[in-house]
Amino acid sequence: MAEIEKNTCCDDGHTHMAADVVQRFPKEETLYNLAELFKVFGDATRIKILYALFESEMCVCDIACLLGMTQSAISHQLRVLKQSRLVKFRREGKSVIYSLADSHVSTMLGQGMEHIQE
Amino acid sequence: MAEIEKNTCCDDGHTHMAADVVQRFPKEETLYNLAELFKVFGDATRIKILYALFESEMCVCDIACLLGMTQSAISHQLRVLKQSRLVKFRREGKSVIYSLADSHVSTMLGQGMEHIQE
DNA sequence: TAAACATATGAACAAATGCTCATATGTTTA
DNA sequence: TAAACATATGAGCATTTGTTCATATGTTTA
Repeated sequence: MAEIEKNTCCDDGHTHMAADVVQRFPKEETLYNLAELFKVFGDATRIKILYALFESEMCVCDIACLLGMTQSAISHQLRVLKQSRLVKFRREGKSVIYSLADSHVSTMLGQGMEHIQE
Repeated sequence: MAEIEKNTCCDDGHTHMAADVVQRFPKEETLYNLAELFKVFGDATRIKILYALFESEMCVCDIACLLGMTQSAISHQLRVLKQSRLVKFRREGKSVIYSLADSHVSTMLGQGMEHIQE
C-alpha cells in the first residue's frame, strides 16, 4: 500500500478519494488471503467438484466418474480444496468420502450464481 | 459431464452417490461462467481495487496511487472487472470514475472475509 | 501375505495470466 | 491548435496453473 500524504501520481492535487480511505484499508495479507480463497473457486473443475459435493457427499472415484475426468486430476484438485478448508473428508474402507466443509461454501456459490444470472 | 448409467469407473458397482445427483447438476456452461466470475475475484490486485471502490468511488489515478501500482496495471485490471460487470464507470472531465456495480460484489467480498477469519 | 482396489503425489509440459513498456485515444487548457 | 493530462491497449515476457503419466501409499480381500 502506498503513502498518499502528498499526491504525487495526480500531482495537480486532485483526488476523488476521501482522506480516511487509506486508514481503514484492510491489511495487505488479509486481501492476499482473500484473493487466494477466490482463486480456489476460480476453476471450472473445482467449481464442479464443489457443486457435486453440495448435492451429496462422494468418494473421489464417484466425482471423477460424474465429471468425466481422471482420478488423478480430481485428487489434485481435492488437495487444493482441502488446503483452503472448503471440503472435509473421512476414510471409509478403501474410499475417502468428501463433503463440503461449512455453510460459507454454499453461500458463496449461491451469491456467485445470483450475479451471473441477471 | 459423464454418463454414469453403469458404473465403469468404480466397476464393482459401488457408489455413494444418489441417483438424481446427475440429473439436477447445473449445465456445463453455467458452471464455467461461475468459475470465470470467481477467477476475477481471485487476484490480489483486483481484490484491492474492489475493496478500494467499496470504500469510495475513485478515478484510475487514485486507485493506482492508493495501491502503489502503475496506471497501466490498474487500467488493465479495471478492464477485466468491467467485462465481468463488477464495476461501473463514468467520465468526469479528464478522469474516469469507477465504482462497484451492485450489491452482490460487496456481499461476496463479505462472505469471503468471513471464511478466512475463522 | 499377495493381489486388487482406492487415493495421493511428484515431475513435466502446455496454456493462461499479470505486469511492464511503448504508444494510442480522449479530454481539457493555454 | 498545441501541449499537458488521464486513461486504454497491444506486444512481450516471466510466472502460475491444471492436466497427464508414472508411481507411491494405504486398505481390503482371497
